[in-house]
Amino acid sequence: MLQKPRGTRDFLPDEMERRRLIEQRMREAARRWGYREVCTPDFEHLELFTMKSGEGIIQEMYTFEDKGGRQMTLRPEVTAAVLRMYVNEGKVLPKPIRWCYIADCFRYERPQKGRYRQFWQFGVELIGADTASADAEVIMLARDVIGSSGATFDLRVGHLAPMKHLLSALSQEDQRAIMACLDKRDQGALEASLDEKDLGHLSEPLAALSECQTVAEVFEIAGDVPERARIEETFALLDAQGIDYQPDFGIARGLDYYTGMVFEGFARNLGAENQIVGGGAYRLAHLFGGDDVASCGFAIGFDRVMVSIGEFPLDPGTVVGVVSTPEARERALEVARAFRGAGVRTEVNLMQRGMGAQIAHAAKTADFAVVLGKREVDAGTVTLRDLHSGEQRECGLEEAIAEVARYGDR
RNA sequence: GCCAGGGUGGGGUAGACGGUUAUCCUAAGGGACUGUGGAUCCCUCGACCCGGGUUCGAAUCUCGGCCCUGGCCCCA
Repeated sequence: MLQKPRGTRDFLPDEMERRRLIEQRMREAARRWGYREVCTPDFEHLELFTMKSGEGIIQEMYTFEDKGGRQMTLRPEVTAAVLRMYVNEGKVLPKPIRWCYIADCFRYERPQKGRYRQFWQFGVELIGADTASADAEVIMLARDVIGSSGATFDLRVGHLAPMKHLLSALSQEDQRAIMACLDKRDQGALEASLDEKDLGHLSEPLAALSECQTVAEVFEIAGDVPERARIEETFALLDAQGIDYQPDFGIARGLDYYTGMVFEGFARNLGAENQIVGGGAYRLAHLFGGDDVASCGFAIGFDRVMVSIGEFPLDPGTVVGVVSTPEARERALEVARAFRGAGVRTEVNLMQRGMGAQIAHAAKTADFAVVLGKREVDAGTVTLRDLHSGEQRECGLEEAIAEVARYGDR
């Protein structure tokens, strides 16, 4: 038997309906903030992602050579593509640009709980607004979007400047190594790395920075960094709106392109892979030949949100099953068309079943049976049977449709 | 790439000291029932993940692979 590729999933109708419902709620949440949906190609030039994240990620991607000999890859994330799109065709749009997307991404990694080789991300990019208000908007929007799904999570907000300030005397390479340890919260590796570079004196302030409970404490440790006003303003905006978050200046995100504010969100009921959102302020457009525009965004792990909220009941809507004798088959199609025209989900019999078997089947899958036989065809009527109560009556088609519609409004 | 535990009809399972035709539930299709219900009864369909080895004989023992679950690494 042929199996689906490792780390991929099939979605049956029930699950697909749940996913579409949650997607729609997320889109709607973003729309209310003015974020409009965009779509980029499923595959891109490999270069787009190596320019952003380095050559090392090639082994984690689904890369291939196309028939023209071009090095291509299935997208491992969406931000780079959206910024490429901005450079290609978004430059002249009025700023700020507010875009959102939901897209599947591909990474060649070992699957585990909440991690698949094909997975979906819902994200936003806010381009061209380099302000505390922009930082705060993106964080509040992330809350709104995830909240719309019903998932709960812990939000942590930080800023890279204080940490970078502490590490300012170090080379880029050393900074990167230290921040990698901080990102992993690996105290042992951090100490070893600092000792090795004869930077033991940084151990205590770096640890203290990660422990800060308030923004004020941050500057006692890191000093009066130039970004101080911006940071204070961002956090003040969040506080004023009553946003529930934890300051965390130990977030390093291990990323080269984040420039300022960074944030992460974690679900409590997932396994080892419990981060459901990550984002921050960054600059990428200049890498792709555009202006050095400030941007801010986030990406939500849609599949993790779905795992986190679990199964929930669906409303299938009212279903009508049309039951007919062979001589009423054509009338059955007319009647079904009329119900569908009124917006009702209507299924006709396709099997060679007797009336009893048809009704038995309808009783399992529908709310109403519309029974059509010689009698109804001759009289120009339908028999409408309520499959929940067992009551039935013969009436005109329009009357039957009206009753079914009323049931849907109950 | 690494570690642990798994893999028996569509779903859930029994069988494991190697030995008849692999158990049961459920779902699905048909019939009893050619104008009316989910019940009942009957019938049908349908599985030992793949490949090598040991053996007279393997679902069972063994080796390798694939896949699943969780964890490590990684996480743009």
